[in-house]
Amino acid sequence: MANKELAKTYDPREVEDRIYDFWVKGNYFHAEPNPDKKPYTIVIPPPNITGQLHMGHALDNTLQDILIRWRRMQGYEALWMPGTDHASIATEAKVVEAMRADGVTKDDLGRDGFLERAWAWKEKYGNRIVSQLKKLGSSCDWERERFTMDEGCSAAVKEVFVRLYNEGLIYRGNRMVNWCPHCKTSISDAEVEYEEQNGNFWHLLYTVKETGEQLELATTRPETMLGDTAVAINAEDERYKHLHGCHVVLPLLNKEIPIVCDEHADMTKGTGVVKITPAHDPNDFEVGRRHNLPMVRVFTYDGKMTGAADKAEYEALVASGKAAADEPEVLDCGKYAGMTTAEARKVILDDLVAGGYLKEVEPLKHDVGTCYRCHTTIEPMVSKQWFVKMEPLAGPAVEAVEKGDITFVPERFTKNYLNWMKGTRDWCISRQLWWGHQIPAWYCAECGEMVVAKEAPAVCPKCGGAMEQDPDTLDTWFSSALWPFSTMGWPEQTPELDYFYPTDTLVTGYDIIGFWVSRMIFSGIAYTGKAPFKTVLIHGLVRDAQGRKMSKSLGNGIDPLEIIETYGADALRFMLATGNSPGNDMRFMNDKVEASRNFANKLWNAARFILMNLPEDGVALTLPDELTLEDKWIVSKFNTLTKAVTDNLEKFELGIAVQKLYDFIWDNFCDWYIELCKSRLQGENPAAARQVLVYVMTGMLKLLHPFMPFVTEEIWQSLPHEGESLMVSAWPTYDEALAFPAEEAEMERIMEAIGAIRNRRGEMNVPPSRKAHVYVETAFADTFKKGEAFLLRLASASEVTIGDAFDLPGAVSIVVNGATVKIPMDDLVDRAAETARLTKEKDNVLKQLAGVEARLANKAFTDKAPEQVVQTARDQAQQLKDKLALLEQSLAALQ
RNA sequence: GGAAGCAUAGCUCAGCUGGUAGAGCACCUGCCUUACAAGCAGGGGGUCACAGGUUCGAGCCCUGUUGUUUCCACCA
Repeated sequence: MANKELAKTYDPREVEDRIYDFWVKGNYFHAEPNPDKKPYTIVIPPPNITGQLHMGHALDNTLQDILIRWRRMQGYEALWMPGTDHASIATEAKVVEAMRADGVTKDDLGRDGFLERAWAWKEKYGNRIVSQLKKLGSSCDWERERFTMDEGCSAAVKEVFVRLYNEGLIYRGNRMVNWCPHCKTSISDAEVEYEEQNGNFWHLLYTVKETGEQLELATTRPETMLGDTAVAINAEDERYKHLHGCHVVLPLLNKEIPIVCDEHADMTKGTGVVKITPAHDPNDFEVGRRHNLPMVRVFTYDGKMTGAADKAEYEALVASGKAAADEPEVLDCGKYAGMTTAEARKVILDDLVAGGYLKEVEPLKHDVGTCYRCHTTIEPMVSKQWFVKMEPLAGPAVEAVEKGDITFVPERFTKNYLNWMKGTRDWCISRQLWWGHQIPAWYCAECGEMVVAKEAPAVCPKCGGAMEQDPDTLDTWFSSALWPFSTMGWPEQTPELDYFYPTDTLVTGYDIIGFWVSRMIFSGIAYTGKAPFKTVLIHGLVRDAQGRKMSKSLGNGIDPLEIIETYGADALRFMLATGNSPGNDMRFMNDKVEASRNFANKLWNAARFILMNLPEDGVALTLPDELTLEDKWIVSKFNTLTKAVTDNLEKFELGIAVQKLYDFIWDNFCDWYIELCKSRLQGENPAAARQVLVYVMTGMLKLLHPFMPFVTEEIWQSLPHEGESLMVSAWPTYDEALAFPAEEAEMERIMEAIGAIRNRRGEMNVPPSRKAHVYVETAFADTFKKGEAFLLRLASASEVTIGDAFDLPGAVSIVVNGATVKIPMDDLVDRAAETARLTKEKDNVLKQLAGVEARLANKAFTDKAPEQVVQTARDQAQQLKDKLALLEQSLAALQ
């Protein structure tokens, strides 16, 4: 193939889309069950269709793409299953917001009309995020793209719901839930976020009917008092023993309610008396159940005080006989009816003051639960909802992680997971939303009979009446929980499910371990019998340069697409992978992206250099038969690198792997090997050097490809190569035959000498143009003979003479391990300065030597430390002594 | 209240199973040395938060302290 000219500077904008199309056309992302290969599977954490790609996605998907590309090159049948999430509550909120701009409400459109709009939204924004993932270079199998509400995923949802219902693990009932008055839906415990707010403790006085005394109790939510159905005291509390079996009169309503004894009342807190509002407080709900207290609901579902109409509705339900046994009563709040809870609080407080029932107001900072979507204060409410019974499901999910079927990386997140799983309460899965999977339960309008089934029943099986489907939808995480297998076709036993499931690695942030990871684990085990993945790779958050969370409200978000536009996707990916260790947050800084961009350019120019040195008729893609010292050095180094990088990837140490690649490519290959090659390339026999350059470059491109797919592919295509695409070429492996430790050491001896000469020249401010005769006194004459050309070229030598001893009074002496380099530069040498510098160096050596000798003199050290460590110390001591002797000679010569 | 992370060069961070500290950026000096100024060569700069302990040896392991971030729980 003809060599292509490369531009002087790498321009990602010219390359990336073209290369991506090339991959897609080549069908390289596609995976099929293949008995000849081992599978490697990642399912994408499906991005919500509400938004666009943010830095968190960029990190998450970069890590996944690195793993999938690496495994693909290793010869695995690598499937990266892509898709998007319908994100019920978030999307519904967005669609409603968009409708408001058009002056339309949900009620105007009705369910069908609304869903039409929602699906249109999905088309538009679902496609957008997919195109953004492509910009990043994600090698997803787009033929398999899924959506949590597509037919297959929906079938899986119904299957699970019906199965769990039949097993008694899904139930419906009036329970305490977190109610968002703004979203007008229940949300799960996991979806509540606590925020610190300034509030008050209001100390109220309730009069005891039997004794007339006043009981003091405190509340942060006085408006709930209308729903009080008891006050509780602790049975052991000496202060109130005489009140057992008595009653209090509820202020404002003048209603008599009992005093009950319950462990919930803590004698050590406040006055030890607690008002009990079973319909509006999770703890009180439990107290109510223990004491069979009536539940009185005083809030409507849109956050107002209940009134006559609400009460009538409740009474009608009771009259129809369809009310559940645990249906809460509804109070007509009279003068407070229709007020928002906040308004009612003020008026009720005024009335309590007027009645003399408010003893004290105590300011208080406390955490208030808010909705994770809209941050409206959550009202705990008794409401009829669907729940998943967690206890039987959690057990096996805990066990799977405890016995190591699933490992978390880093390991510390295991504890995080186990805490969540062990402490979890029943999962409220019904949402009063339209966008989502509608609950597959139908109710008879006539007799109230309920049918749970995958298909709608024609008529009521009991009375033949018409059936109506439950209007509610499922928590969006209910379908996400099934993602690893619903995307593979479950509940059908598809070849994909058989081959690719369980998946291998799940890559996600620590922020959704509870929401998502844990639910996938118990779901996978419960429905497929297998843990859904083997390893969970946890990453942290991408923060802004000041370390703050990127958020819309702060306006400090950085758009990955802009970064890609400016610096290229490779630079962004490289930056995200570098210096990022699992589980830790990282800061986004332009400096870092710039450094990554520069690295891509460095590689690009190394390739340009090779290309301009290749002959028209190409080059053999193998190593030459005869390798020179520097060839063996770079080949051996590369061989070691291959092993190191592979090992790091196996251990999910992507940041370390990429750092090693950077160092090798920049330092070893560009700064040294290319420079070492130049003489040969310009000499008479450049063929071998060309072959080694191409060989090592090709290997580097392969190792770097998972991290920087675009630039590596583009370069690879320009260089002589075999095969269609770098991305499907074979991952390099360590080769024992290419390990040359002796030559590595030899080469490094020469490099050390070159470095020392440069150092000395630099400190004496000698310009490179001023060449000097270099004399090398050494016992390693053979080595330095091989290095002559390098000294000439890289150490500004005009001539090199190697021997045992040179009498060169006044020459600059440079001492390295195994050699003394002497440079007669009399006119340039400041003797005093030179003496000072040599003395300083001598002191330094003496100090080091003292340290090593102290260690060696320590019998405990020589006895107990491993032989290898002791030997290293001895060698070091010897080297230092040699060096010291040479330094002393040099100093003497200067006198 | 419970748990976890972080604290290393001026800044941002690496540092794998304990063997005597690294990178990028910034800074200083000298270079347009024919791949690359988005570059090359060289340099300065760190009691690894503090105090104990284990060990021949601690940035790394253990205990405590301080600062900081986060998660979970609770808050009548």
